[in-house]
Amino acid sequence: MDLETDASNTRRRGAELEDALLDAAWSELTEKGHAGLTFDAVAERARTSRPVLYRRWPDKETLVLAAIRHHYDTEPIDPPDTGTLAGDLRELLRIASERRVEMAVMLSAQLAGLFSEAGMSLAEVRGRLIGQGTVWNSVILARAAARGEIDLDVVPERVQNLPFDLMRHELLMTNAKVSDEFIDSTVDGIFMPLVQHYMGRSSG
Amino acid sequence: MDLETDASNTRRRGAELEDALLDAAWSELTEKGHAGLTFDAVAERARTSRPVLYRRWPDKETLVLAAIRHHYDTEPIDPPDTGTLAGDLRELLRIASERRVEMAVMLSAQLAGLFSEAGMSLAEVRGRLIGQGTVWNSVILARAAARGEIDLDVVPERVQNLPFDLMRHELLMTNAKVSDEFIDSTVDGIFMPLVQHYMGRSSG
DNA sequence: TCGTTTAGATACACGACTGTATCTAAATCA
DNA sequence: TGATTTAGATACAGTCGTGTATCTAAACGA
Repeated sequence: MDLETDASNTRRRGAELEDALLDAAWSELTEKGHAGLTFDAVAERARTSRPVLYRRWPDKETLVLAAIRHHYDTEPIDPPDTGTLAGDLRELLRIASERRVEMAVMLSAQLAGLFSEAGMSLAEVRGRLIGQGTVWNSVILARAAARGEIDLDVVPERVQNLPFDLMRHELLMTNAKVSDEFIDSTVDGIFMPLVQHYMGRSSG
Repeated sequence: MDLETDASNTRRRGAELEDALLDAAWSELTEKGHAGLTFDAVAERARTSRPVLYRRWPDKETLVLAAIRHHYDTEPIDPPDTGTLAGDLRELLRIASERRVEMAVMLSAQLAGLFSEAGMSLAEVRGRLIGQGTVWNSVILARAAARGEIDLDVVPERVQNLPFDLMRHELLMTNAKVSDEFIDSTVDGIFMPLVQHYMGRSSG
């Protein structure tokens, strides 16, 4: 319905066109899901025709992967820096909540067999797409470690990832923005007590 | 390919036929996912024809919902009773891991818009289908409370559900059976420490 | 045993999407 | 400015699934 940006009537080419195509594909993905995405709809949304798409991506799978990659390149997430681990966590969880559609997109692609055909699990895809060494939560954890709030050698990795795992789970289950109570109880009621437990309760 | 049970050549009717149809639908769901399920394939798998299906379920949505419901009715889960909370938890997580396909089915249905069209989140559907008051984990928690291992008024609900939330998350992310290490670290490294924390460390 | 129900086979019209071919005209570059 | 590239429009054949109609014979009930 609402066509993408650029209402000019000049003919687009190269990178400009490709961006518009991938943006349109991403929008279709978030709105219709992987199963509901068609070359037809993407072309129409980008105000062009199917051949233009087929010249670049031979099938749905490559198009979807390109669209996901393009989205993450275009809209990077930068980790917050509030001064405390708990504060950073709360903020990061809030950001994740805002961008929850992305999770749904990945998941629907996963369940549609897109990744499993390539023998990849969602976790692996996530690692491939997002975590090129620099994952957001590792940034805020490293800062907290530098401040002496947490010892990353003592607190198990499972615990370090816990807030994000729980957030991801919540997003998948509720399909909606998470509440502040959820974020608070995750940080203050689950994560921090565990950190204290592993840090020997000395910092409390 | 492999047709369902009952290789007789008599013509099925009533409940017997309906069971076969829903079984076939469930199998298709687990193998092809919601998006990949067709009346055609279900009919063939049940060794019958499409009209037989259409006479009962007008569209894919009702068929899928009926198949899910039927599956849970036919294959109930009974909570383990090992004598300790940690033992029960480990066992229940193991069972959940075995039956992980069900989670994928629900999720793919969710993301295909089946439930969201009805305005329901996965959590609500899960509650509707599974938890008619008697949820498995509440059973083992209640037993543990009776033994004095845990005080359900003191340990927050979020924490009580934590092992299952984490298991569900793990299943969705990895698409595979979880490892024993995962189960152990969930129970011994996360859940039990939190229980101790909320129980005031008095039971340690 | 006869009548009613209904399973199962087959056929058909229809729609949505795919993937390619063909043509035009706009953008770009030498 | 003229040649080359390529966007965008259109058309078409082919596939797959839907939903319904029609017919037959099997199962069942009185």
